[in-house]
Amino acid sequence: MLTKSEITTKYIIETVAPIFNKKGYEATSMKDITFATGLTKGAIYGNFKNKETIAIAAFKENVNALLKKIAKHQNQSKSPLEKLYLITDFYKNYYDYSKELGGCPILNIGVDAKHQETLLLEHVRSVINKTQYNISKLIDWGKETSEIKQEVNSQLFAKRLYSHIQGAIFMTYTMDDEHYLKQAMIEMNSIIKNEIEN
Amino acid sequence: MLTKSEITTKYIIETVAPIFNKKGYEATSMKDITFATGLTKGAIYGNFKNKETIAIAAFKENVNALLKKIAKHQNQSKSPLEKLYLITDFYKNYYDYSKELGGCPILNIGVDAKHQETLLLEHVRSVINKTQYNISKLIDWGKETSEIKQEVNSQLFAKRLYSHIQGAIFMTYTMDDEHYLKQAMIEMNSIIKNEIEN
DNA sequence: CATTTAATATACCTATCGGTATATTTGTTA
DNA sequence: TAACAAATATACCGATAGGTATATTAAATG
Repeated sequence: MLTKSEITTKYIIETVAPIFNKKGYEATSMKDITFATGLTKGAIYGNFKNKETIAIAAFKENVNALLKKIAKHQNQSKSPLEKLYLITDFYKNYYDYSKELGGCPILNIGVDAKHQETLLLEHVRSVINKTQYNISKLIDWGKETSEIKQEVNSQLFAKRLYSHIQGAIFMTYTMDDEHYLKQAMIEMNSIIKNEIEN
Repeated sequence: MLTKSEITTKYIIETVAPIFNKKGYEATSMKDITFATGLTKGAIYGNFKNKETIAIAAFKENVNALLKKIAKHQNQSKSPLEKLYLITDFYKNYYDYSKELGGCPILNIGVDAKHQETLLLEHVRSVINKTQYNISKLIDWGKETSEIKQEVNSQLFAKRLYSHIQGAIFMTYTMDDEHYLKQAMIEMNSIIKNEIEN
């Protein structure tokens, strides 16, 4: 059972997660946080050490929600190759989904944290590394099942896929034009089909 | 001849351009500006209406410097196809160059301005549109000289190229790893060679 | 050199920043 | 229900935010 403070902590994180994601660390004020939650500073600082820890918790919240959603989407198939296609399939509709989060947390917090001294950047890097690792393991698995060519460099391909996706996300967001995301995923599908599929 | 105030204005813009680019609009304070320039608020507000106009001028400064550098790099050849290759060639070394600017202004300000109400986002979009237009015109020109296949959709290709580049820039910056940028440009070169070159 | 104008500095405004000490309320247990 | 602990609210802190009115200095012009 959750204590009252644990419930409040959870509530605060879920409430402020999209705010930090949208506005960034500096631009999000304690006033934003108290206003959005309807709580006072006493309640906030009773549950968090400082603003930075709230920002980190908010980032983790957004990322976990995202990764869970992707994992669930991938469960539609048991084949590693199909799971790879399900990644591009997921990101086709990422613009709509990520609006709930206030945009892409990796992109937003990655850029925002780059020139600050918060611990946020380390968390962003960790998530990117983890995700790329998962993709590369998927490819390795596909090699074992002979769905994917043996000569494919799984780690290089993971980086390539991730870079494509993030570029398309940036363009779609900044230009408010889904074409970039849709088109990039079509392109990635044909790359998978032509370059790595057995 | 430049008036004293024009010289000061220019000096302020050049000095604060990398600061706004690094820290973003909200996180850059008037204190940062007065400290970096060694001027007082009187001098700053004597030359600019408010903080937003400084930020816009700073963004334009960074973008103009960037576009000039690319244009100069492209002058190495008179062929449209070669000029296209010179774009990818330029971005191969973009990480080092853009450190002078404090990062990529398109990426940084694009993400930063997305959820604010400043006019900055409109300026970012305008620059992206302009750049993509220039690339598409280059491809159209290549069709005329028969260096590029007639069936290539120049506007779609421009968007595709730009999206690739920005994705690689984001990844290289966030992960502090030039591999993404280098590899993406190698990939784009082979796409140009295999898909659009005549 | 005197006067006017342009440019910059100084001093100050109110509002808000992140953060904290303490008072008050709420919940739990004997 | 009395006593205690957990959780939240209130009131305040010094520092700084963006911005402005005015004083001062520098430059230009007669």
